[in-house]
Amino acid sequence: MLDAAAEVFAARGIASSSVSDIAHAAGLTKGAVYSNFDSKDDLVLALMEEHVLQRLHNALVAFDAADDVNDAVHDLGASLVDAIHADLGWQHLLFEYCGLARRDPTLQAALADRRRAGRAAVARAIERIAEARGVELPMSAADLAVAMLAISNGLALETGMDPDGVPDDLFPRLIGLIVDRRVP
Amino acid sequence: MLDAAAEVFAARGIASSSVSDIAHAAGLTKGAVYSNFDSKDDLVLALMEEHVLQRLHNALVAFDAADDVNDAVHDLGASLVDAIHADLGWQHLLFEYCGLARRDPTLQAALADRRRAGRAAVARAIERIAEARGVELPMSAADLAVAMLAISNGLALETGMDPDGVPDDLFPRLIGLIVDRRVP
DNA sequence: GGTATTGGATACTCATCAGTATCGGGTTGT
DNA sequence: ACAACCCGATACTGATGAGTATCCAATACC
Repeated sequence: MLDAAAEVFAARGIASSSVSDIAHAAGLTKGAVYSNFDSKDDLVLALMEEHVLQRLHNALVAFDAADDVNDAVHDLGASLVDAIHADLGWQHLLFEYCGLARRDPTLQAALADRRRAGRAAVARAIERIAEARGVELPMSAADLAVAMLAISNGLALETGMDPDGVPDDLFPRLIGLIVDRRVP
Repeated sequence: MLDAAAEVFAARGIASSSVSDIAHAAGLTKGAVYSNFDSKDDLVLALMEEHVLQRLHNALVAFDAADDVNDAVHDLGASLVDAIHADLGWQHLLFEYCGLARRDPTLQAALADRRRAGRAAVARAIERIAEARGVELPMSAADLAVAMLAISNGLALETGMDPDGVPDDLFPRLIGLIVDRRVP
């Protein structure tokens, strides 16, 4: 059900997907949706919650699983780039959700909380890498986490506007320039 | 009329603003809108076109007006940061528009064209700065332009999700790290 | 001064969609 | 085996909003 919702939302956007559409995509009807969720908003909330948790979990597991730290860095970069391209639909869902939250203080607060948690997780990962590698960071890990998320989202946005204008390797190159302070 | 539309759209979003709302914000009625525009989509298109041109124009004029190149760099950074904060509503309008374009090939193509033009303008500005200052760029001016736009948009997005999590000076610091290759 | 044109108002139509009320069939528990 | 219950289907309601048809008034033109 949530899977079907994710697909439909990604394809048509949250606002212009009807509850019936989602239900039929799952092979069911509206009644089924309303017997599982209080409202459309509730469905959207549940979906975002699930997807965000899943994503964070995947990223952190993949990160911890890598034996070598350089591998971890490489994998992290690669997985982010993959995410930008493969999961562009989801990324745009997040953008729309962000727009919705702007007009709803409750959503806004909830989103801010989750975002802070996500950023903190990324920041910890960065700190771990830096420590293991003995790299001196050019700014606080927290700010660097914000920067990395902002850059990946910003590139996804640019890719959405003009898919051919954004080179695949721009993200890792930028990260390299920011983090690696040696003169080229 | 377009001013009123911009305000309403920025406040409530494109999708959830009715044509009547916009008309009343301009002190008129729906009839007035439909005698000036073919459809709601047409109105939106006209608005975005106007706003984008205005913005690009302002940026380039401000840039050319600066006598000193360092001032230009400083001003450019400052104006971008200002834009992120003051004009956040407009920024989010762009995000929503980008989402709409994703489902409409015609819009998508038009947006891609305009975006390419905007990026090219930024790239030329960067080249001019670099040349005047004798700075060696760490990547092509075109890629750097994409990166700058992506970072400013990405930070605007993060600011929208959690206004307190994004330091004001993060943008210039990032640009500094990317462009300035001296060891600190 | 009289007629055509245009910008805007009013009052509709029509479609869509969130949400509700109610019914049935299958499952669970006793 | 029977009762309570729950999940999902069907068939509504009510509201909203894009777009249209028509009318009115002011301005422009002859």
